[in-house]
Amino acid sequence: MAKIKPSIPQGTRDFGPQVMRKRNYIMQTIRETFQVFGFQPLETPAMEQLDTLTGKYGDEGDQLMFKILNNGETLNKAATPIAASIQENTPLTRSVRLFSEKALRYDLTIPFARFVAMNQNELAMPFKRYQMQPVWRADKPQRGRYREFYQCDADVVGSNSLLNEIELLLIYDTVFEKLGLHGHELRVNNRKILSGLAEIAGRPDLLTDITVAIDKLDKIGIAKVKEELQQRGLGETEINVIENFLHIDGSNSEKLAQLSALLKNSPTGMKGIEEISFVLNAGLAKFSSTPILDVTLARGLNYYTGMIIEVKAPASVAIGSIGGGGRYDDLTGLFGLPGISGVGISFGVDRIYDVLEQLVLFPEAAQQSTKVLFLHLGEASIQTAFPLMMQLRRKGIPAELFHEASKMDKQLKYADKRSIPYIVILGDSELAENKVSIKNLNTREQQTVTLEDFELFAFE
RNA sequence: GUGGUUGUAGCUCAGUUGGUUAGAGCAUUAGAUUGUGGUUCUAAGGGUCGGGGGUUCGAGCCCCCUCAUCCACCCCA
Repeated sequence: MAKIKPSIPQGTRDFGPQVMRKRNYIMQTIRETFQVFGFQPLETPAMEQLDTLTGKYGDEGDQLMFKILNNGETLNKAATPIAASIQENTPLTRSVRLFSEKALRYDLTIPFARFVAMNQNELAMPFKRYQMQPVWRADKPQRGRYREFYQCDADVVGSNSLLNEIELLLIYDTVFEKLGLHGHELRVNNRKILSGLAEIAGRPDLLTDITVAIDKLDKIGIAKVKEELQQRGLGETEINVIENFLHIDGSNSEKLAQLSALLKNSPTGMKGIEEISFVLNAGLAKFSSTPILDVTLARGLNYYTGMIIEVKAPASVAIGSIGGGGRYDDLTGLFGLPGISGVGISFGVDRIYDVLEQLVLFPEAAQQSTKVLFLHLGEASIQTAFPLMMQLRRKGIPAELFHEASKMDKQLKYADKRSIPYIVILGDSELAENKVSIKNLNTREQQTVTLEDFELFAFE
């Protein structure tokens, strides 16, 4: 067999043991939190029918979708009409379908909507689910951007209650509290406020252009935003209205008062203000990091219709957004189940990883694997060692036995390399006395104890 | 999709205006060491110099094509 240079596809990653342990720590923290908030687990297949996904993410989304090549007979059958159309020089409509009928999932939201539509009669509404799985995009990879990455989503469908918004904000607050993160910001806004702004400015038709432009405010500054608005077709007086809006500042209640004055003639805008002030002022729970009203928060996804949320990493790490979400109406309408409103959030695991790494917030426990290594010092030694090792494992202490009777030097080097803190030595002298030697490799202290004391020994 | 960067040992990288048999560190394996590691020393293995073509007496180095990679933009998570 020819030797090939091993490699992995562009934009994909291996996660080695040390990285996986830290990733698991993040994912477990998120999962536990989802569960205590009453969310239920869901997994959907890596691939979906092509029809389920196409047209849901815009033209660009269709381009970035990984399509799966049909196999065997199906592909062979496709060859005939393709050959015919080439010969007759006629365009082959829906040619993609002949090659591919499936695609890798592009996000978790559409498969979730599909699942809800398929199982509408069995599900207890409102349906609260969480889902943590990889998604794939045929994007050109670059820093912090991959072709395969994980999304961790929690959504509630079938309820218009704003209590859901509050609960989701509390999930963020709880997770980041548990991860020991401080200095992050929970920013909220409401799409209806932005709609109201477009109305007041006299350009409800350009809502998307307006949101795209003001979303860039903290990146490019007010002058450039105005420039962009002009390029997108807004007049001077219209831009002035938006500029006034962008200058809204102060505490949450001050901002709400200014908004009310500005948007008083827009029923949609006033509805948005009402919603957001309920969410911010309900006073049902204490936040360790109080949500901040940010009227310039827009978020690109234009299916949002109510509250929008974004979590910003602490300013000290310059990583930006580590999560986001919002409310969307009629998500399942495309699958024949209209009138179902949903609200959801998403955690950016890769970025949270980078934040915790930079701030050195991973606990020691998330980084350790095996705690105790039993040295292999010959047949007689392992006869005693093996049951003792199993005893530790039953107590939940990760333990292993060296695989062969190598030189002690080599076994110790293995322990060192694996960062195993304790070794257990059962050599001829220990066996003769019915004792066990335990060495702490960090402190280099060694003690010899009886079998009874070994049972009580705390490996910490 | 647009622009740029870099491809030399398992990894990180040297390699002069083109000149004999392409180097170093780390890692691996073995030994110095018959029950105590992280240090040190010695030795060994490991390369189609990303691939193809061209210029030349001669190419890791120059030219063309191609593939991969990373970075920035667009967009997004």
